[in-house]
Amino acid sequence: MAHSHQHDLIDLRAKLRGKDHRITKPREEILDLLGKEEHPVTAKTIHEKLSGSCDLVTVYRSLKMLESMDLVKRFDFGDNTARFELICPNDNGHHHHLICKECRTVVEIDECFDSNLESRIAKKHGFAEVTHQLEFFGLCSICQTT
Amino acid sequence: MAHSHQHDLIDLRAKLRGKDHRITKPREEILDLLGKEEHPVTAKTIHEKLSGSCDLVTVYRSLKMLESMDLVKRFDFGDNTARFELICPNDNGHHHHLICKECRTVVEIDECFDSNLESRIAKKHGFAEVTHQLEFFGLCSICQTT
DNA sequence: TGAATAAATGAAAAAGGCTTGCATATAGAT
DNA sequence: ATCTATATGCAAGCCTTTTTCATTTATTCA
Repeated sequence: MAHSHQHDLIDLRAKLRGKDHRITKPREEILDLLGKEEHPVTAKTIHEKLSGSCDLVTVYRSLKMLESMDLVKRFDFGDNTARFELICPNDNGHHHHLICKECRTVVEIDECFDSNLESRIAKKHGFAEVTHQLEFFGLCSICQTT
Repeated sequence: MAHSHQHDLIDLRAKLRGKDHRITKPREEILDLLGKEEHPVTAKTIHEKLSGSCDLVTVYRSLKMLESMDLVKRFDFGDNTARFELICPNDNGHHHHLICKECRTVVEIDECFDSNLESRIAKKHGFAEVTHQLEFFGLCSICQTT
């Protein structure tokens, strides 16, 4: 689902204010682009889609910064390449993916396990601020037949 | 929990037989070492612990091969470095970890969510052979106070 | 036991993702 | 408009992982 650039910018300005962080063209463009993506994208993909409007290094730096501000979330699809997604206010950035091992098709999953599991695990081992990373892998309907 | 080297070797020979795959010293050593590890280890760590008894490239190649034979499982703890663990017949290689974001301490987790969730997701999107990767991240009791 | 041969290894090099250092450019404050 | 701290571009580098190719080794079979 696409997001409103307007809304993001308001969010961004609000969040950056007083943090000695600036709203720059690359950051706006990256947020704008992420708002249009349906699935997590790599830094390289972002750079390509921005067609050299800024350096790849700036993409990495911006993503790291946006991640630290909780505007963007990092995902790992098991191919040694980080993917990033705009945090959507609806699900608070918490959702998972189903990825085809063969063709790498990605499906968004809104379901998750009962949160009791997480708190039980946290308590049992004395951990705090426990979160999780969960991704599903399988063969999509097309790749099953091939 | 440590595993029996003997058992692994029997397993290995059985699995490799007829696949045009050979039992070599590096592969034996790597399996042996993995059998003694409590947590997933990186290729680099394996290479260091084998103290140059074989090349790092061979470690990577062996791990990839052992993974493809379902003797070893790959994990991702979110630091751009793959970690490997011997698949234990008990849990069929299926278990998760709780990792401290601060000190990187690892705790093995035997609990998991109800398998219905997975089959429901598979069915809903027409996927087959669905598995999942699940890791928990948080602050361990020591790092909470620091 | 001793070739034959297919697969595995080592060494060097390279690929790929990501980070760092430093000079320059720019956002935001005054 | 100016000033200052922050961000950017570029080059270089780091780290993990892969590739290439010549050499070595495990297994087969005579």
